[in-house]
Amino acid sequence: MSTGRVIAQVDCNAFYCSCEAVFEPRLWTMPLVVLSNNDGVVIALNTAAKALGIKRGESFFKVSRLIKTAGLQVRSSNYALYGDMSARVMATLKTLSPTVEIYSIDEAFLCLSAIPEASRTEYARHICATVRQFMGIPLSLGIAKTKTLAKAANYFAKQYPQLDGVLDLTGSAQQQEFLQALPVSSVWGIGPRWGQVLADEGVDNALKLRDLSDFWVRKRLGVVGLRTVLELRGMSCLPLEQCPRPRKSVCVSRSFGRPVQQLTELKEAVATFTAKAATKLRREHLATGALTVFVRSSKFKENFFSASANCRLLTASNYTPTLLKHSLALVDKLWRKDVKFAKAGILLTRLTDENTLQLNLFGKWDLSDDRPTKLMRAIDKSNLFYQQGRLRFAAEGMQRGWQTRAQYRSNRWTTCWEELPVVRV
DNA sequence: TCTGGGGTCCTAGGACCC
DNA sequence: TCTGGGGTCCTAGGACCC
Repeated sequence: MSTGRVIAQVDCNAFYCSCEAVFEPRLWTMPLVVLSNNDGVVIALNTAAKALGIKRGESFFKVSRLIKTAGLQVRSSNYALYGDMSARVMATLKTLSPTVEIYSIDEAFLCLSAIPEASRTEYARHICATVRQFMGIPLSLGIAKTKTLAKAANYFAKQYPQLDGVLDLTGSAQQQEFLQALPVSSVWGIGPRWGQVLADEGVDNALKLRDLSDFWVRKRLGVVGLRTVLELRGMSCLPLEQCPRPRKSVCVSRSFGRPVQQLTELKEAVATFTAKAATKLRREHLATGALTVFVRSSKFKENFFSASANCRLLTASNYTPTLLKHSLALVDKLWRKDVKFAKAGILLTRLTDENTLQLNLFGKWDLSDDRPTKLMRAIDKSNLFYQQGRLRFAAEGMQRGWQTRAQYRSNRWTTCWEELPVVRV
């Protein structure tokens, strides 16, 4: 189990906010929040915004008054920008460590086993400084023998300015004190639900969690919880994964900018999500074998309605027209004329490699016909060059009054020709 | 007026098989 | 009187992550 490895967990500080500030430097010193899709809730906030008492997950309409009263800056989420910045940060990290596991858009685990202990902190600071210099993005870095402990170290690296963004917990004499200071619900793997279960048991910090009996943990928190506890004890249960595991599902869903009460509109929306999901499949050379469409009304209104319908494909596919045919048929099944739809989405499962399709005995095949593949390739190429969605299927609609709100979106500074930064006019 | 989206893994329970 | 046991596969729901 234990590999004797030294693991560093890197994450970008307030990543979405930092991405915005790189291209608009005045934002570094102003309170800034980035909103979720549909400008619904706060999903990222910088230190100055935290100082105003704003919390992650808070509804935007509850904090919007701060725009006027406290100079709060607001941006709609701009995933084209964040995704591209993330790719650049990860590429840089890969030049600084032989093993990099990209964990999320703003986090990675690195292997630092080869760095002598004495110079480890210095090297970690070099990593932070390099990314800061190349991308303008500030990082913090926690080092330990397991992923869970590295996450804990990073918690403090962020917390205490005197650490300068780096904490090495490996063999630290103060490991106990740090774990004692770490609230149990801030332990990686302990969410709100288990946090409450533990609190009820009087377990309020990571040290107490670490010292619980295996039996109790296994019974109440399952094998997942037990892994977390073992990791806190320094036993590595979650290895560094160098190759990303194959994806098992693709989901595209959105809340609507306003309630949808027309079947044609709901179909346009689901067609748009389907086309987007199909593009994603093709980009990763996957095909889907099953398709679920789900719809719901607002969670916050009376007569909450939620439903889903699914179907299996005879043969897996990533051809947009085929997927559209199925998803639109499912919308017909789910349609209710008395419901104000607030959100819809599509989930693709049973994914397989597009090059190793299992054909069906009862299907009709003309394997020599490569026109569908060529058509999709041409559309994808064009959309990649110009802009996603510029070339689309008629089913996706023209007016699209249901579209998600994004009132405060910044430019796609790095991925869109029309929106590149202008240095001099 | 307004309340996110995209993932993973585990578990329990039912259907089905021999 | 007495009604098995072990296994797999699938799905839905619940927990977690960012």
